[in-house]
Amino acid sequence: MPELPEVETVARGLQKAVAGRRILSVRLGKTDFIDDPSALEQRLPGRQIERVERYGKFMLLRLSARKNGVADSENGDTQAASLLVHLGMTGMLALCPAAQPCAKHTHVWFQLDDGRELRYTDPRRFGRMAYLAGARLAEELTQFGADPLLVSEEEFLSRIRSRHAHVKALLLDQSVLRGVGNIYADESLWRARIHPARRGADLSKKQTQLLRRVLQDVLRKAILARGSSISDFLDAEGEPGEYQRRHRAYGREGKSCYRCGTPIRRVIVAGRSSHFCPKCQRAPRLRLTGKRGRNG
DNA sequence: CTCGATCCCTGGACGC
DNA sequence: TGCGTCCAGGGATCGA
Repeated sequence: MPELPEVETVARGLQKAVAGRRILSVRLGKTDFIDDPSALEQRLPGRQIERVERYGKFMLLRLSARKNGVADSENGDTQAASLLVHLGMTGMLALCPAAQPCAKHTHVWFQLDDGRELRYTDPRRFGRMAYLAGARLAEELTQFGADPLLVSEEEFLSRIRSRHAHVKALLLDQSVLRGVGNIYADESLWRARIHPARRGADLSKKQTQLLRRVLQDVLRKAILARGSSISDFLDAEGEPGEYQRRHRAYGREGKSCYRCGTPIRRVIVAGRSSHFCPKCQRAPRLRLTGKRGRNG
């Protein structure tokens, strides 16, 4: 499941492999995950992929202005434009020779000027693809929160401690931090010894500072390991990541906590499976609700 | 505004 | 063997 480290890994691989290549044509299969399919077919051919960047869980293929064909300023042909790609749960963007047989669930083919094809494959189609230019691109990007690797301590503290939502929900909220998903949320909470159902506003300053440090450390180490391959994540070269071997909480329900040996538990928080050590990560005190709770 | 619930989608695991 | 059921989860949407 591609989160920040996995998307970073794919983006770096594509930057090496396709930066400078020109898109000759686009072929589409199923298009229900594409914002405006005809924009891809009409606006991409003739453009060069100048570079590939990560933005949260998105990949941004930065495109040159159009060199051939009639420029159309209203559609961004003469200004900075990008193809946004979100891999969702099962998306994969990889380069292959044009003659190579297509994998199942391939939905987009980009023919490049060196005879290769960039193909998008996504069985569940939870991904997203959009061609955006100019102000619409800028507008799209501003709705996301801080990059967790770049966020200052001051900003992180204010983004977490001003909120009453569960800290797990805040970590997953892309308008708070862009790029964190379920795996790295659970991994960082385990390392910071914070229960996923704690409220952002109830965390101490020190706990929140620690959370930022371990989150950044986990993400950096996961990038070095080329991401986590749980079920089917493969990078742009078709290689799995290695970070799943270092998971301490995610996917370890019933197994011993690496710190204290207590079995790891799994509960649903913010609608997502949340793995934690019930001894190291103490549950928050029950809130008064007007009804008398069992704990009085 | 804030937050939780629901739904989308398919493959894989599991039970009978 | 084969069928049915459940589950995984990022994010859009809706309602409280």
